[in-house]
Amino acid sequence: MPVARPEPQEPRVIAHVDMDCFYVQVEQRRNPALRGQPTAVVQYNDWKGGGLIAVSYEARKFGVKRSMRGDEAKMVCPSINLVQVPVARDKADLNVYRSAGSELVAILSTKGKCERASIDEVYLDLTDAAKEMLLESPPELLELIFEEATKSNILGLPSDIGNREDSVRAWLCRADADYQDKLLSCGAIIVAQLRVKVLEETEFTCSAGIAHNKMLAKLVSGMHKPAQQTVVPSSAVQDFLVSLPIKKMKQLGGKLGSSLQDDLGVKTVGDLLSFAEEKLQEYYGVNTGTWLWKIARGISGEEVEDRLLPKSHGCGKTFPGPKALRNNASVKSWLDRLCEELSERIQSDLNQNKRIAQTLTLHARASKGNECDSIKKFPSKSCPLRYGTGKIQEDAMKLFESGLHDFLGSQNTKWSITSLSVSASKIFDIPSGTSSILRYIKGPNSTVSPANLDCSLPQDPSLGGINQFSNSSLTVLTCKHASLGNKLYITPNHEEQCEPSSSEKEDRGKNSNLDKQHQVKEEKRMSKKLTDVKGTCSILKFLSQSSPVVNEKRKLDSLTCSHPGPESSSEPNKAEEHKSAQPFDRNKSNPSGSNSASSSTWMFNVEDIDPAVVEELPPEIQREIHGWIRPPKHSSSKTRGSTISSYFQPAKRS
DNA sequence: ACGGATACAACT
DNA sequence: TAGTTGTAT
Repeated sequence: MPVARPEPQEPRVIAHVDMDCFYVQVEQRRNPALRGQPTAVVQYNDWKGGGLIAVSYEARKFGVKRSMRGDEAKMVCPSINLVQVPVARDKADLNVYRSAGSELVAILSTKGKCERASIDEVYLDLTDAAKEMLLESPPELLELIFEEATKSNILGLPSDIGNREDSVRAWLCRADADYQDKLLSCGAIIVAQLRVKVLEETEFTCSAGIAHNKMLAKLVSGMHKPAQQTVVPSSAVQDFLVSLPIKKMKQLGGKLGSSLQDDLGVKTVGDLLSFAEEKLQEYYGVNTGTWLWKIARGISGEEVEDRLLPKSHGCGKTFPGPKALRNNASVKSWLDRLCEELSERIQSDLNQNKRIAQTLTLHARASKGNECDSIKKFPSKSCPLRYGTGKIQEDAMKLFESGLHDFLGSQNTKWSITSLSVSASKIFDIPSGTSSILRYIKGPNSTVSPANLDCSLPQDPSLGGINQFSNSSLTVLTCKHASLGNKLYITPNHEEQCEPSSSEKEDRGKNSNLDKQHQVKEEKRMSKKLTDVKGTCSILKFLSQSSPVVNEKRKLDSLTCSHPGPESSSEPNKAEEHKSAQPFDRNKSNPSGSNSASSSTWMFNVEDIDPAVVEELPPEIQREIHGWIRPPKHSSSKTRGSTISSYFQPAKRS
């Protein structure tokens, strides 16, 4: 399952920053009396004192562990403070921790590429920042090194001689270091500064690892905790890895790691070195084999993604033993609560981040009253996500019923649900030029509520998604999103001007490729055709002249919104008020947007665009329209060798 | 009566 | 694709 990535040959500086017992720190900030005390965060305390999900370092000294029960923790550490996770809608509510997590990201994303790896962890690619520092103020010339940096742990640095901080300082500044190490030194200093900043601005401490790739950075970020950082010079990698227990490696903490141990007798990463890449591939498949071979040598090409927000939202709850849900009504009532929370969360994601989730998925765990049967899994089900709490609840219940149907098959036995969860995924940024559409849909100062557009659940789930097409004159948004309707939004970028802008001319000049040039030229020609003079988009005419099929075209300005928003009831002239209060004005709603002037957006029903019409269009545009309707698939080359299942059954040697 | 609630990636 | 499985915290 893990896959090796091609690695850049240029040395990178990667950091992994990890909060120390994060939830505890959040609670300690809320209640400073807890600072320095043995403390743990528990969720639900009615059964055995609740389950621990974070433990302070003071409490760890007593042997308190994550995954212990509150009662057990009290046994080994009677003085422990147990703080409960907030509860909303009868379930754990992690929002305080989520927002604390975004505080960090906000600070940590200032020095380079930043990837939110979890609620309390980020990866940073500090290569550029480190290079810059090396040019402007190389540590070797610095008379004073940032103090926190001198507290770093440098892997492979002899720790028994003299003052530790002095030797770290010496390492960081040593003039005879190779280029890679110098970059790491700069990285260490930058990370130290960031960590201090985090502490100053959030009161949270964190630990970090600094290395040439993600794997190594992550591996050591937790090595010296709390509130410390560790650097991995490449010279230290081999020694560090040889003795490292295989299961400590990321991705090898589970079955794959066990298989390595039990089937191949690999106890440490060093033991892996004796296996040829081909051998590993025979056992675990091409991808995993190569990956294993590389990580044993400290090689990992995985890039730090530039992503500050989560890729999905989910919420769920377990119903252990006697709490299991045994009828539709109780499932519905829990599902409703879960969906309510999910709806709130995607709604605020939409409002704050202008992102839309496309897919709703339901997961459940179930068992049959008839326990003799093999433990069949409750299938997960998904469908296009429609915004609005009511819709989500409705759809989730349908998904559940469908799942239950599959689960039960023809049997008519009793069932019980031991866990339920709903999640929203396939989240897309709404292109900036489109924000005005949402602006229109929502009333002034109200929350966005595309849910109020009346649409039924589309039957074909493959038609889900939002795509943007943009050339110099048009921005097109296809929205096959159920809640927004299957729509095509077309916004001329600049209506007056059909001549290429100066920057575009420049681009064209640089373009040596004849094909490209032709393409651009063609595009300009079409721009003229598609964009007309008096503020009307002639693609409308164009399409409607070609075929009468396009019947749902309306200029958004004059669109009367029959359901303006959740706050306004269905008084008929509310829509008019709304309209005049909030005219569709791109400049107002999107001042920093790339689009100029007084563009207006036109809306089509995607399904109303007849394929025959599309065929009449010039090939360039045709291709693009096909792209709108169904985005071009990035062909994923299937490279599957022997199968993963080989590690469930020890591979047979030939 | 499973550590619970989330999240992510790769595979089929 | 949708659904499954594994992994991590």
